Amino acid sequence: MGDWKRTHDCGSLRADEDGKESVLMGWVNSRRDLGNLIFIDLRDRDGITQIVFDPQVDGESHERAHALRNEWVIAVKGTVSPRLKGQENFSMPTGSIELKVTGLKILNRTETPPFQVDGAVDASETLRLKYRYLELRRPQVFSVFLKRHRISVCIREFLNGKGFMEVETPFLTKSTPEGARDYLVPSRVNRGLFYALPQSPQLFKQLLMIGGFERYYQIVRCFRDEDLRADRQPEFTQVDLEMAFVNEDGVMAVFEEMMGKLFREIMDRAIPFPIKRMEFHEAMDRFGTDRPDMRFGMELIDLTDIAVKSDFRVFKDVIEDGGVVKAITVKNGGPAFSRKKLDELSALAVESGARGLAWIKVNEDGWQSSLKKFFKDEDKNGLNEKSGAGPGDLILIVAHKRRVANESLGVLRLKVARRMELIPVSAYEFVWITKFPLLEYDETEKRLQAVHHPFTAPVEEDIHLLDDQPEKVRARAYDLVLNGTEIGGGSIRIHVPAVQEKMLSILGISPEQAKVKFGFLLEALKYGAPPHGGMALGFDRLVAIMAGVNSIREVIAFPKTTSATCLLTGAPSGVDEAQLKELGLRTDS
RNA sequence: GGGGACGUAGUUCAGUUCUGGUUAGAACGCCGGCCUGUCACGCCGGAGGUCGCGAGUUCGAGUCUCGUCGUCCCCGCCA
Repeated sequence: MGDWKRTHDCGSLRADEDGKESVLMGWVNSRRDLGNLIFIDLRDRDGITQIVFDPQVDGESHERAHALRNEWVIAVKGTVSPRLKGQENFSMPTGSIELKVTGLKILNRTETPPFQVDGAVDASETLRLKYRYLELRRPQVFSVFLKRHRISVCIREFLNGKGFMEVETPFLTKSTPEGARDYLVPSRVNRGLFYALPQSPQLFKQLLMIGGFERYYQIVRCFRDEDLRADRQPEFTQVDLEMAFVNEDGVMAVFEEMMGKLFREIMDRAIPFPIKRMEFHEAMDRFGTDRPDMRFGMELIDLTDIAVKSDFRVFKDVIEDGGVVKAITVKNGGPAFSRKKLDELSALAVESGARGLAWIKVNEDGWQSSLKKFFKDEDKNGLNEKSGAGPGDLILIVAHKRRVANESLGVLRLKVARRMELIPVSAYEFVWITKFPLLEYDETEKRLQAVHHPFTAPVEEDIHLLDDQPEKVRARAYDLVLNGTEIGGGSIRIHVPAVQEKMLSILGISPEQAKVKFGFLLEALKYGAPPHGGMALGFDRLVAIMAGVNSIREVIAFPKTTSATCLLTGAPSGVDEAQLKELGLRTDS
């Protein structure tokens, strides 16, 4: 670079800077070598400026510019000039000017890149991840990370303004038995013992409340050793917060206001306030899921009272067993679903627990359906009416226990909506889901498990059910759902030691085990724990939705593959025998 | 742990099934030459292949079979 000093960014020059001396630095985005005239699109993170090498302006630079290639790093000195009339490029912000080069410094050359940074054909994700730094040069990719940054700044500003303070909590911490599989870190100083990387700072933030900090937050990495998905990475970022002396409304109000600010400032959109709330049971009944996508209708309809009047054995048996007959109505779905596509839906229903899928195509002249002969005409009309179905519509019906019928129709509802493109892509629909069950029975482990986590407080009026009907107890937990994605969740915590001990015993954790695993929390609760609660937001998921990308890999600078490897660094990798020995570890492979 | 899709020049793909058979093609990129207003510059020429890897069937395999590795999607799992 010598004594050259960059004076402008590549996206900033405009016609009113005519005649200015300027020094630009960046990467060669593309070149058009016409022989005597050489045009280079110079790119930095701010934008692209066309620079011109003209032998009549500077012969030496022009001569050397023939050698320039894509992705070389250069610095140019020159004069900002308006482009010739008719030669402006109105599709680029700097398209009315160009830089007439009077001096060129080549700062670095490059090997031929494995894929084109500015190319018509895109490379596979495998290659893009291996050379992630090249992909990060792409303006669209950079803009995602700029947006991520702005979102985190916005969140910090908001929480700081509300009296929250950021506190760091340990990464090398204690393994906890509940929840996801832990990433373990061996201790050299304490041979044979392990730290665990935190699945979330849950217990520490509760300790901070007991420590009297009252309002804590942290934008923090969390680690879970579970199988990956498009929206799951082994390490991911949460906006974690906790408040003392609040109830559900207190926590939810903070989050709603924060979401309002985020969408206003980053997306330039107003979101309706307050955000809708729906109890867990209502969500399951109406949408068949605890994270309903509210951008479209097609709600679940209960047809049990009509189905019971039919002669269809399957329906009657299910209803006698206490089950339900439920349906979704697909507007104009008749022509859209061929026999083959209906078979696919049926397979999907079976996969999600149903025993089968019944369907009715409502036509001008009546039903087209295998159920036709089982229903009286008046009941057919009644069913049509209750389903809101008219000619051309399709009714999909599942009969089963309430939970299974709901869940499989929930899956079908999404599938159908996607296939029929019923989901408005630029809509953002928030909903709170509240009062989740506190506990559920785990068939494989043959014991009760906490739905949220073992520190979630039960709804006061349900506490008396804890002993006899624990699965009926509702939790003071809430999830924030955006466009069918759970972007955050939290709860009011247990702050009374006796209740916490009771909870652990219901989970099948003996007092001795509890002392070993959670003793520090149980003890802390004894020393004046304030009522408290909080929430954690899946930051990567939120950014992905706000940036309009499909996978959280797109919003993480150096993400891992679905087999939890890093294609860039090659992690995880073997280590020296000496390192293992020092840690007292042996591997069996 | 289970199911599915994909793997062929540097890159993105075609060729692969029904039907194994001469020298594996295209586009973009790369290299060389020409070109004074380009912006997907244009024109001429050129190089570039362990058909993911391994075994099998066959006179002969990119193509068929089995195994294996990798990437992606889904189920389980993710308090």
